[in-house]
Amino acid sequence: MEKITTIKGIKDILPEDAPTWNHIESIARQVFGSFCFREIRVPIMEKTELFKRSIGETTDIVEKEMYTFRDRDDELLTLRPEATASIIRAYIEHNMHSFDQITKLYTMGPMFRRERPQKGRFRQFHQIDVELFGDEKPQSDVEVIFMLMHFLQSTAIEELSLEINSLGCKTCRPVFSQAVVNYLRGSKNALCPDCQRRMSTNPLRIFDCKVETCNLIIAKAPQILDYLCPDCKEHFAQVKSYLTDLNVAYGINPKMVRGLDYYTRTAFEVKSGLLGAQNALAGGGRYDGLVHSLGGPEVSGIGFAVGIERLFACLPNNKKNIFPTDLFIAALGERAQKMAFGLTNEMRRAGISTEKDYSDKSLKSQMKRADKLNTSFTLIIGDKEIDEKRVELRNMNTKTQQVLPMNNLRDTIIKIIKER
RNA sequence: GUGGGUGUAGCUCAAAUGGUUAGAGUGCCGGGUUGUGGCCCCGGAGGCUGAGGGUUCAAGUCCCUUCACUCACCCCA
Repeated sequence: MEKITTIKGIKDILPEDAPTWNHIESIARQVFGSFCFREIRVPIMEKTELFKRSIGETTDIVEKEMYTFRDRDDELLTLRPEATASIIRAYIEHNMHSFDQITKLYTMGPMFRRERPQKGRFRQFHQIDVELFGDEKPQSDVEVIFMLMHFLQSTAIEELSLEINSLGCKTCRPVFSQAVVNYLRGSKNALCPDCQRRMSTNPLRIFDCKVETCNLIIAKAPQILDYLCPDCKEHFAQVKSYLTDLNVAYGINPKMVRGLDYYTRTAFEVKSGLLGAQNALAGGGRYDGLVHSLGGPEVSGIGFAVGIERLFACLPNNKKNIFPTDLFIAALGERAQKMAFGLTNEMRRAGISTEKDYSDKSLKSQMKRADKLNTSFTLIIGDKEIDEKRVELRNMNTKTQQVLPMNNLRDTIIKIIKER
């Protein structure tokens, strides 16, 4: 029979890794909670229209990376490629702005993009996503960035670098964009084919092209930071100032342009040298017109997403987790098996993690298995012990054994294990 | 969608110029101890060499096709 495998670019999270995932997620909940963000759980499927309107019709994500299908009633549905759109939809749908001017939300879960997989990039991947609505002050940019850095540091990852930029707003960005196109027009033929195409689709993308000749040309191009309008310039200056006040180290990357259409003003990325080509493990920015354009009130927003797989890859010792087991019950003989089966399940009901072997193997085999399961104690029950109304409890770490009376055995063992 | 790399045991990898029955380590199972784990020793199971075709007396090895994985481009977390 041919084996059925996972879909390309989609991976299992194995038992040895699941505890680390849980750990990352619980740190996120704890950190975000202390910044007064609240968890929301949104569906992984939405109407296709939502993503088209938020992310942008002409972005790569919408044009060629979405998992879209026609439902039985002909409605077009899409597996979410990111979470921001869903959160905004929920924010609008449930009129959250009417409860408080400021709404702070986070969510986490799988996202889907049909890309060619590579290191740090998958077709199903997981993000932790944070959004803050209703405040356009630079402090909210900094609150979100500070929280992100604090979260990442709390997971003990190292070699982080924060880069920030300002992308301007709807008044100053088009001016800049046009200036870049004007500058490049003369040397268009010297650009790589990709960049020639970008000149009409997304000229700002040329800034992070990796082809050397493009780099030389773009190096002397106008810089967004010189084109910011007075308001954007002031906003960016304050963001930098507050970051410095909070001792958040950052670099300014005037060439950082983010791929989703909706970003305005502050954009930021956290990179790690441990990741390979896909070196951004978190990214985000401000999106001041987006909520309104999705049918909501005129509120600004800012948020970020952390790639959990990428964060996981940066963790210092992501060694395999071996679960400890409290108790293994080794039984020898028919009467002992029967009694051990009952006792095993009684121990489990008392919250003691307990395992036993149902096949009638040698004591040596059962001990080996107990060892492999990283057991603290092994209880040995044979028919002999039943006759003598006493059992032996072995401490696997100290290699010492004690004899326990059969009556009230359950409570005796619980007491010993809890006192350990 | 485009390019490069790699496919041999559960896992990590060997097998000179094509040449007999494809090996090792590790893991797994069992034994050494008739009822005691890790260390040590011994034994065992486990492979259509990714798949299909071709060249040859002979293919894991050479050629073609295809698939999978992987890295990179594009793009993004």
